[in-house]
Amino acid sequence: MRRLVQRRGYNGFGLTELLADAGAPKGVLYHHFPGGKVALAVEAVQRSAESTVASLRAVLAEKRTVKAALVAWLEGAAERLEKSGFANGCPLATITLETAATEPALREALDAAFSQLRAALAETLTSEGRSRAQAERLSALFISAYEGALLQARAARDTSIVVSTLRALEPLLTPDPA
Amino acid sequence: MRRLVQRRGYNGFGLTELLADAGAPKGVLYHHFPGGKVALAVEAVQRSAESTVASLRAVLAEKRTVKAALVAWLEGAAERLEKSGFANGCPLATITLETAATEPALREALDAAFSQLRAALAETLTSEGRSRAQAERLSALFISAYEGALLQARAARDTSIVVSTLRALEPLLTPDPA
DNA sequence: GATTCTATAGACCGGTCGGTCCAGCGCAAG
DNA sequence: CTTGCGCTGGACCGACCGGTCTATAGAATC
Repeated sequence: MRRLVQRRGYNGFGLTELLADAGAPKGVLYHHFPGGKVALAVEAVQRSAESTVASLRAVLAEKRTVKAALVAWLEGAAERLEKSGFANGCPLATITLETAATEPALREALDAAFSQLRAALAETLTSEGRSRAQAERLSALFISAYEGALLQARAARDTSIVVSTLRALEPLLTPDPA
Repeated sequence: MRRLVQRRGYNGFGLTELLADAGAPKGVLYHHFPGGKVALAVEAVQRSAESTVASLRAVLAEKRTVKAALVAWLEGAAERLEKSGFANGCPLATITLETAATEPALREALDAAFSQLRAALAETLTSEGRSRAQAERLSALFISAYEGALLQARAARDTSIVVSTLRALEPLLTPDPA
């Protein structure tokens, strides 16, 4: 599921293909997910959000500074993208753009996902001494830059745009300035 | 075409619906676009890129500082998004995430589109006294932030994330600092 | 062992997909 | 007026879409 969405988007694959991959027949899916494809995607979004938040928290805990952590996190994402031949993008971003206007349940799950991501980052930023307002603004910027940079990298089949984005962002990530 | 992609993505609508909207039969489409849906989308991407670059250039020419121009540009995009009920997003971003891995011709057109956008911005940034390298980095960041912020705004059905992103970005947009 | 119920398997549904093809309309050349 | 042809209109194609439904396998209860 995750891989299919990453590569081709929510509307880019069919349930038949998904189930064939998983070796499961349709009856199973509609037994566990009476809501069909949308319900399945909601679950996938929640799982994806959890693992993304977890990986962000992990790198924030591992690195000494927020700046080092965020650089490592975004560079890691770019590296994984490149290693997949620029096929495996962020599933949250893709589903958002495809379905935000047509599937309210999915849109809400995506909103929650991005909120969690921003909140996790903002939390650490405040612990580094920033005001809550500043931490929230910077989190918004960083997550925006993260998604936008990876998006452009996919179009270009080149991660240098991610590196450029990160270099421009670095002055804001050092703890002492405004 | 543009509106359909903005709302539902490349895979979210069918040619039958598109042609019904336009009041044209299929024969016409395949006469003018033998490449089918992909060729049609390539053309749409090029048009969209042109008009986006033009709107960026216009606001850069109109405002006294780059900072004022970029704030106005992104806030304008957020306002249009909100006015459409958060339905009309950036078509370039959506098509990129859906098709970058599967449609090389489309991916190249999208790469060109983002490159033009970054180049137009970088050009003005150098004319404001920045080095070429700095201008390119800041362009990369701004376009990334632009796409990422609008994406999150669609998920949230709320433009405040765009405002936050912009506030965090402002220190980098004033001409004098590093 | 008989009964009950949940979970699985997959055939099947109408609808829509992107794409093809041909009949014929209408204009331009002679 | 006739001919030729570029363009248009839309029926039609096989494939696949998301979703439904029935038969039954298998575990749990008594």
